[in-house]
Amino acid sequence: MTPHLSEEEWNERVRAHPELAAMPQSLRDAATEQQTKAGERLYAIGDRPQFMLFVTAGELRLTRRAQNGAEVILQRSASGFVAEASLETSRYHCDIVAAQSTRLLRFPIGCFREALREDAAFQAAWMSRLAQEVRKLRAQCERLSLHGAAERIEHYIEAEGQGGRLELRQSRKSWAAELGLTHEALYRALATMVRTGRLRTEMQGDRFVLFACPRKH
Amino acid sequence: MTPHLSEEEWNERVRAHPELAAMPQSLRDAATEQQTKAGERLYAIGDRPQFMLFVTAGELRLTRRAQNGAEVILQRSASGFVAEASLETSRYHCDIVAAQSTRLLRFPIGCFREALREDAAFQAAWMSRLAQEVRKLRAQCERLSLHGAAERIEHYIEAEGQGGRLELRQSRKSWAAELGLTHEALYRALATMVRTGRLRTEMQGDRFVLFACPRKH
DNA sequence: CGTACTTTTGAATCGCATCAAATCTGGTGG
DNA sequence: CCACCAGATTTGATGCGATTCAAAAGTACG
Repeated sequence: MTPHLSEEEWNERVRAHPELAAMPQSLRDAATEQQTKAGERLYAIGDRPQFMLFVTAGELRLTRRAQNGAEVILQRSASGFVAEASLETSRYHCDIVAAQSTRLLRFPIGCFREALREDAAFQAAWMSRLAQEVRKLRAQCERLSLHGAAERIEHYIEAEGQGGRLELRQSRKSWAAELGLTHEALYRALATMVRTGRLRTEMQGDRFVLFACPRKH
Repeated sequence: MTPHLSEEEWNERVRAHPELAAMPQSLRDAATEQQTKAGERLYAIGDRPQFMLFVTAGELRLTRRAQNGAEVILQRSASGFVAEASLETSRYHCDIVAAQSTRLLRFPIGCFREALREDAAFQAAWMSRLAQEVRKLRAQCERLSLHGAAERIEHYIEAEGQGGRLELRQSRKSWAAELGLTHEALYRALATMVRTGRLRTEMQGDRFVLFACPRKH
């Protein structure tokens, strides 16, 4: 279940995930691949991080539970690293669960730290990655500070979509959790926005697609 | 208003802000110091970042305005770097304003990037800094995902305080904004929590101090 | 002493959470 | 292929809690 990869397999992964191109050879050699089933919890809060995880297919999520039992999603990744900050900590602060059947690469933490020390290009790429995550999280905080479901929806489309168009890569139900809303509130807000012309929606294949309709300031 | 610092001034700053100790000499030589008045806006959204900013006294904030005009605070720093991600971007995504009269060090971005390339220790320290910011922002997202003012307050005390004790380093009004609440809602929630024994409060000097009272699960 | 700001309380309103239930969907196994 | 099931989507009714608007009292500062 966790074999090392052949040269050819690596080339395949790199084609699909260009971020891997900056990976030094030492790390490639140390990497193993893992396949998980939907719903599986890979690591729990308090576990000692042993690997840096890179999603190549499916989706991993960082989650925590509020005391009322509701699940909070702190990060979703369908392609790329998850739990970047675990490089620096001795324990996970979140659970790591597979939202779907997921394939991922695992890089031993020690090798990862060493590669960062040794390889300047890799280091630069990693810093960019962290900075990008910081920007993304700031946007998420800004969104959650908005009152009103419609405002959060529009903010999300602007931040995560392109030119007012957003292909939703998850169920509306789990999107609701990401927006800090109940799923009922989200469904109703979407319906209202469509009815009042603030939004257009469409199914493209099995993807739900949203178009923001520009409003006068 | 922006003189270079003497050896002695540097030693003073480093004593008060140990994070500066990891700073290579080249950056120290390139740094200038700036003093701003309360309320002053140093940079606006869209400006081209020219310096990395390090607060040594007072407080800087990263802010944005929601379309309803409400101010959203994305980062507060009374000691240390602000707007870390501006190292990677060609434009500011937030305004940078002084919450109080503030003193800060300014490091030219070009020198900063070069120092990261050249100095491994500095680079490691910077990556830790970014990872720490990621964790902090995730905590903030988790907090904002909570419904209920009391839950956010308790979460904040647990995350930012020590052993259930929190010294508030800002007015309750601006704390309310950080919690994603109106100031009225915060005042009322605090009053209710004190009345029902979930919280104890106290003024120590001019600092508002909070004590969470442990509840059974 | 006056001015600006924070803290505090009050009343009315509105939006979201909550609980409930029906419909629709995709996927599984018989 | 169809019956069935789990989960997502959708609609409804109700209540609570936060927002909003308003105003008074307290506090810091020049």
